[in-house]
Amino acid sequence: MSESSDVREDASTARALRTKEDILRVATAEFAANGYAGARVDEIAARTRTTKRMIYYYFASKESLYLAVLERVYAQIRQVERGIQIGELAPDEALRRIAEATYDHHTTHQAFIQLVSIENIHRAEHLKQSDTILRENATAITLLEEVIERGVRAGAFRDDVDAVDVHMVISAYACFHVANRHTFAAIFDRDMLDPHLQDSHRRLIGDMIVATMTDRPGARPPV
Amino acid sequence: MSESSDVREDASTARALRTKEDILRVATAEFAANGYAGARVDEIAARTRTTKRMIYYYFASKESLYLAVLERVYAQIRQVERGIQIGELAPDEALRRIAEATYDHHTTHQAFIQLVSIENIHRAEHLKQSDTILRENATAITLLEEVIERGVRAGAFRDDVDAVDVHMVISAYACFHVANRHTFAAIFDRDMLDPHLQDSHRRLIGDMIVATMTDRPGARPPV
DNA sequence: GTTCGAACGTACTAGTTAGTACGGATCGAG
DNA sequence: CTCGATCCGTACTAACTAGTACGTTCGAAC
Repeated sequence: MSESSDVREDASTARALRTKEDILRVATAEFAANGYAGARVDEIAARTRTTKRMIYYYFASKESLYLAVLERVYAQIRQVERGIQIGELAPDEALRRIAEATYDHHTTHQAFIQLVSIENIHRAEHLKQSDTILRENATAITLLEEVIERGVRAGAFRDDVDAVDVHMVISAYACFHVANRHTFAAIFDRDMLDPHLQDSHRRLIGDMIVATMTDRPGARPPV
Repeated sequence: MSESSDVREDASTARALRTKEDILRVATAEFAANGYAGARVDEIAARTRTTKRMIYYYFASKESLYLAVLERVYAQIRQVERGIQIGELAPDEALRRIAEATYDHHTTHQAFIQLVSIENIHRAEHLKQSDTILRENATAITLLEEVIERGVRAGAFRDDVDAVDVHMVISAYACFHVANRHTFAAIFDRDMLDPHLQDSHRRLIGDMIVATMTDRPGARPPV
C-alpha cells in the first residue's frame, strides 16, 4: 500500500514541485521588488502559470509564502558559503578569497540582498520564525574563525578583531553595493554595479580586509 | 496689504508649522518602521495631535508626505556633513574623523538609514523627484576629495581609490550596523549597536580606511 | 467504470485603506 | 461686528486586496 501510494505521490509530487518552484521563483522577485506589504498575491499569481488558489493551496498565507521565499534564498547562500575552498592558502589570501566569494554572491543574487533589507525593516520578525535559518546560517563564521586563528598564531593578524567582525565588514561592503545602489547612483552619479568597476571593487574589499588585519593600529608611522 | 497679510500669516504659520512638524515627525517613524506600502496614513494621524484631514491638507497625498519625510532626513545629514571640522589634521587623522562622524550620525539616526533602505527597495523613484537632495547631498565628497588629494600628494595614500570610493566604504560600514542589525543579531547572536561594542566599532572603521589608504597592495610581504 | 484523493480554476467576500465632501472654528483686518 | 482666509474635525466612499467557497479535472487503484 505504501509502495503504490508512493508511486502515485511521486508522480503528483513531481508536478506539484514544479508548481511550487514556479510560485516561489515569481514570489521571490515580487517580494524583492516591492517589499512585504507592497507585494501583491494577485500579481504573483498572474506571473505564474497557475492561479492564486494554488498559492494558498501550497503556502496557506501571504506570510507563509514570504517565509518560504526567505528560507529558499538563505539556503542558496549556505550552499555558496560551504563551497568556498581555501585549501592551503596563506591566511591573507584565504581572507581575500572569502571576501571575493561573498562579494560575488551578493552582486549576483540581488534578490537575496533586497529580501534581507526588507526583513530588517520588519525587525527580522519572520526570519526569527525559521529554525533552519537560525541554526544553519552562522556556518560562514567557522571557516573565518579557522583562517583568523591561523593568521593570529603566525603573528600576521591583529587579534582584537574576531570572525564575526570580519564577516560583518565583508557583508557590509558587499550588501551596500546592491542594497543602496539606487540612492547612491542618484546622488553620486556612479553605478556601483557597473561591470567596468566590478574588478576593482572586488579587489578593494580584499585589500581592505587584508590591510586591516595585517596592520598594527597605533604602530603605524604618522603620515 | 502684504504687511498685514504677513502678520496674520506669521501667527497662523507658527501654528501651521508646529502641526506640519508634528506630522512629519510621526510620519518619519511610521514610514521607517513599516516601509512605504506598509505605513498607514490613519496610524500616522492617530499618533499626531491632529487628524488625517490635516495630513492631506498640508501634504496632499501619502506619496508627497513620504517625499517630505525623505527630504527632511536628508537635510539633517547635510547639516552634519557640513559641520565636520578637520582643521589642520593630517590626512589619515582627517579620514578617521570623517569616518567616525558618519558612523556616529548613522547610529544615532536610525530612521534615516531605514528610509534609505526603503527608498532603495523602490529603486530611488521618490528620491529622484527631489531636486534638493540630488543637488545638495553630494557635498560629503568635496571634503573627502581635499583630504585624499593631500594624502596622495604627500605620498602617504594610494592614488587608485577616489573620494566616492572612500565614501562608499565608510557608508557601507555605518549603514550595515543599522540597516542589517536585526537579521545579523538573529543569526550571529550579536547586536552590532550594543553600547559595549560602540567604541571598538567606531575605531574599526577608522582603522580600516586608514590601513587601506596607507597600504600598498601587492607591496606587502607575504604572511 | 467507479472511486478517491491530490491538484487545480472561477467567482466571490469581508475587511481594509487612501483619499474626500462638508461643515465648523479661529482670528486679524477694517 | 463681520468678513474672509486659513486651519481644522467628522463622517463618509471608492477601490483594492488577502483569503475562500465551491466546483472540476486527472490519474492511479481495484
